[in-house]
Amino acid sequence: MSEERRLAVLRAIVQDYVHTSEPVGSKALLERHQLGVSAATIRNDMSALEEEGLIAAPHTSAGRIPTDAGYRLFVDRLASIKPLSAAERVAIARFLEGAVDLDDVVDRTVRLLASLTHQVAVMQYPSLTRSSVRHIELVPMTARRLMVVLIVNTGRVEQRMIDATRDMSTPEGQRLVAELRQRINELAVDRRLGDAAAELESLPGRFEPDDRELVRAVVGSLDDALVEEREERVVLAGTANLARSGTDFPLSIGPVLEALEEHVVLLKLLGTMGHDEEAVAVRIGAENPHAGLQSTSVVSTGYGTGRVAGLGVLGPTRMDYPLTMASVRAVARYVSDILES
Amino acid sequence: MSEERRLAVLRAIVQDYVHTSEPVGSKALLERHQLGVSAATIRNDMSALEEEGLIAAPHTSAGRIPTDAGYRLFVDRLASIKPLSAAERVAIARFLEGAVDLDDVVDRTVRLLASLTHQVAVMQYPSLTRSSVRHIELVPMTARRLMVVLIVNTGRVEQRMIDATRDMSTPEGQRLVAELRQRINELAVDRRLGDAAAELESLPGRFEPDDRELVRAVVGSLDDALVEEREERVVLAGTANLARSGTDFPLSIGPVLEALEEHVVLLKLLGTMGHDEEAVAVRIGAENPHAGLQSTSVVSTGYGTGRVAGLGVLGPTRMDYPLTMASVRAVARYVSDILES
DNA sequence: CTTGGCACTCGGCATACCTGAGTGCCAAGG
DNA sequence: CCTTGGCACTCAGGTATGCCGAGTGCCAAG
Repeated sequence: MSEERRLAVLRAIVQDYVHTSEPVGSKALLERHQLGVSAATIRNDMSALEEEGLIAAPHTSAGRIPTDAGYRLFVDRLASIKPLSAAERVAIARFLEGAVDLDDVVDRTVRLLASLTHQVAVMQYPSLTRSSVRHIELVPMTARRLMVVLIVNTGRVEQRMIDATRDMSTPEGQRLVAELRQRINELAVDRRLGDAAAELESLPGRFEPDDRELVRAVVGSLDDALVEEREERVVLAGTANLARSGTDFPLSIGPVLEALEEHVVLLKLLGTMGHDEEAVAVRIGAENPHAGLQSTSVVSTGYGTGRVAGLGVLGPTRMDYPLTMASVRAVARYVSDILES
Repeated sequence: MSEERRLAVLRAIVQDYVHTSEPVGSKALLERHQLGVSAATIRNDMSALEEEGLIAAPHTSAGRIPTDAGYRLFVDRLASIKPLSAAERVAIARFLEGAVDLDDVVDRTVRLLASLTHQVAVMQYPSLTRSSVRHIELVPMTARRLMVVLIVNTGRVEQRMIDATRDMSTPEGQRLVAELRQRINELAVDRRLGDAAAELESLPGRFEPDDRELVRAVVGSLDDALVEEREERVVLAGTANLARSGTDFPLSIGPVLEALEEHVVLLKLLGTMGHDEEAVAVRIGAENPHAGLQSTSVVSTGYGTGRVAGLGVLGPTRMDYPLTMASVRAVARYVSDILES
């Protein structure tokens, strides 16, 4: 009973099951794969695999389906990421190059990934831990309302509205705003988001007591925006694909949809996948921390400079891992290219 | 066979069916409602209602369920929008007031509406047809890349990156950018989006031939942003609620999810609901233009100044219309208040 | 270790049957 | 003319039953 053949059997089971979504029996394997042994032998191997917890039978007289551990082993040792065809790659590049701004890049990316994999695509906005302040603009909206706009070097923009304690339509008011704008930019531009917040701390002290309240309000809202900006956002597409893969979810897709709506959950998910290297990370079924996602798998990778932001795909554990991994990797590469250009 | 009683029967059927989600028969009506007549009489009335196409029987020996037309009549003539309780209204106000910026207002609103109605909430970003340019900022990112930022008086911000044909790190380059910034703002600030775009047309001609290409690029991207900004965006929440109301969708929730993902569809939907007045508009089942939404109803209303943007709820035709309408109306009012303050 | 043979299991399908909710209709009563 | 009780009829859905076949496990021989 060679170890090698047993793994070949596991591979065959995974492939068949992914393909047909029905438990696969020894006979079916015999027909669809050239294993060179008889059904009885395969049965023995399957017994052993079941013993090891890699496959399981839904009930006595049925074929076997892979367990989470089975998929895990498949992904780690048996699957090769099949590269996409040239045509597919061209199509990806074409589609992503049409984007007009960052939002559009993100939007197109998730849609693309969803349609490539027929699953739910998830993408974090480019991470900003190492991003810096590009410019800060103060725009008086009315005499007593001021908009603070923070522009980050990655192209993201955050805005806040504040109620001013001073009338800014007067000449002194305008002068104050102008000075504040200049000072703020001197202190913050080109600094990392966290550092900028620290620098701004001292600012109110350098203004006349009468002006300090306004300055404090502005600095406060900037602080807020800087923090918000560090909290990443997430975008998704392809939720309809969940409905398509109907029977794949034991109970209902409800919990999954719920989890998807909690962007915090998704951020945490992507954040803990650990894709520091260039590799594609996979989390299978119960490996997943979130309760609602126990019967789903996540395939993700980092992208962008330093790969600090993540992007990936979420679907039933019964998914075509090689294909999904290839798609995720390819899309991540193209997006990285585009963002860095 | 009084017309009046027949409508009372219809009302009772709708209420019961919404409540139990099971076809309702004459006997059940007799028990749960004080109609003052016997089952046989109710049966006669139900016959008549079926004749009129207001209710239908899923099969011979089952009770009746309302048809789209039945719901329509119910909504138009039989339902009174029951106002929310004081406690509910306080909760709504509290929750919405915690918002820090426009994005947050929108986000909170949809979530709130989804959880109030247990359905899918949809909200258009405040419409900008009558909004105007507040400020335009040009930010050099590198020597040859310039970011154009458009700030609209509603608080929305749109940004575009352009590749400059001239080096902007030189003194002349900086001067050019500064002049361009000033000129653009002179022309565009306080104008409506459409008008601003028109004004900017003439700008390239007023610069030196050498500078025109850059000016044209900037104006072009602004044009783009102005148009984009007029195209509204849409945000939704509560898709998981679709899964909960399982049997309510004849086939699957797939098509519905698909439609929800096509934001263009949703915009069109909200756009064609015609909520000019302060009323709540309802579209029931097949009244709906989009194929994937034939078994859903949409309850929406306008909000904000002039009620040009819409917000609403989407769910199975079997929904609690009075409650939903009340929630939509109440939330719209609070959001309007907040946005106008 | 492999293989063919064989007994065994059990989910799923088809069939049959029964029950009860619900209807439609009718004839009698107000 | 409307209302009402009575009654026959229909039919979806649940339960009981039996059969079939895919699939397994085990064993003895190669």
